[in-house]
Amino acid sequence: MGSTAVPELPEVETMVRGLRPAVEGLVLQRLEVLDPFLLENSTADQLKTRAHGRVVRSIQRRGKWVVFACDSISSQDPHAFLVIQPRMTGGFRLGEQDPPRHARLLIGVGSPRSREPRLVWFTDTRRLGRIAWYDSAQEAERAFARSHGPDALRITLVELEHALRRTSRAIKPTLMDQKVLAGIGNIYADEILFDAGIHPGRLANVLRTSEIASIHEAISRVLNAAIAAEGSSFDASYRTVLGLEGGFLNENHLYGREGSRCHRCEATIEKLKLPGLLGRPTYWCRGCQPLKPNRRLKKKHTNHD
DNA sequence: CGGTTACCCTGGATGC
DNA sequence: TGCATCCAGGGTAACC
Repeated sequence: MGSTAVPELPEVETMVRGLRPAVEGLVLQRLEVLDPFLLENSTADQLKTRAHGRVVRSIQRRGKWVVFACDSISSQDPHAFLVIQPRMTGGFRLGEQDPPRHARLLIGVGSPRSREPRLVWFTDTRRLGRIAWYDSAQEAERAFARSHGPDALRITLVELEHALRRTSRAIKPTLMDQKVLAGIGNIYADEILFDAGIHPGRLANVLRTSEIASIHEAISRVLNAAIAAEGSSFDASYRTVLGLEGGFLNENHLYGREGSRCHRCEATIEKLKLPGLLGRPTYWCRGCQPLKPNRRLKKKHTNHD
């Protein structure tokens, strides 16, 4: 079935885990911008100059961002950060000498003595990805915080409940709002709400505390299961850094399964369009995710239907 | 300000 | 077979 697969939190985490053993501790010896269109806050020359000779101390995931935390060998210079946002169709490839299709950035890393750097390619079919450079941790942090809330795997129940109480949007677009919590996109939002037994169109601010707790648990359960499976590959657009497919497709209950039988009950998976999602599809199970009226919660009166 | 929508981009699928 | 249109959706900007 030919839809797209998108790097959400589990896919980005898989990328980061794949990059770490190949890149951490090595020196940036080569940096070639193959498509300047993706550069966010620097020119190709600036990026090259700033990055060259830096040591990649660690690779981190922040929401759906891939962050190369760099240092200089002398440690005189402050830390610096190369940030890559895969967005829709971005991904990394290791161990290839020739540029893969849609290669947008080439990162060559090596030990100080090695003459042939190891090549890391960033590919991005649709060119919606972004590449940025920040000269300090504060600068990088500020850029992230401007558009992101707590990480989806770190947010506490109290934080989540607080955020949901103050919006009148449906729960699904709220879970996808990176300012509310970072890392969830269209596919995992559906899986999480299915796992929690909550209809995606329920308004965030009418959910009961027990329902928010179910969602909070489902977030970790679904995302961690997807990470363990190395993400989802619905088609060729997402691969691990070694070009392998993620295995979560086998555990997917909803995406692209419109008209098929639910894995957990007798009902049929349905597809709908929800306001605030610009026509993006939402999948849900009528049996597992009951459609309750969006009545406002009263003080003592609970809204059982 | 909160909520909603247009747009960015490419390529595969679909329609006539 | 060819050409137009639709669709996918993360994120930002502009809108009401």
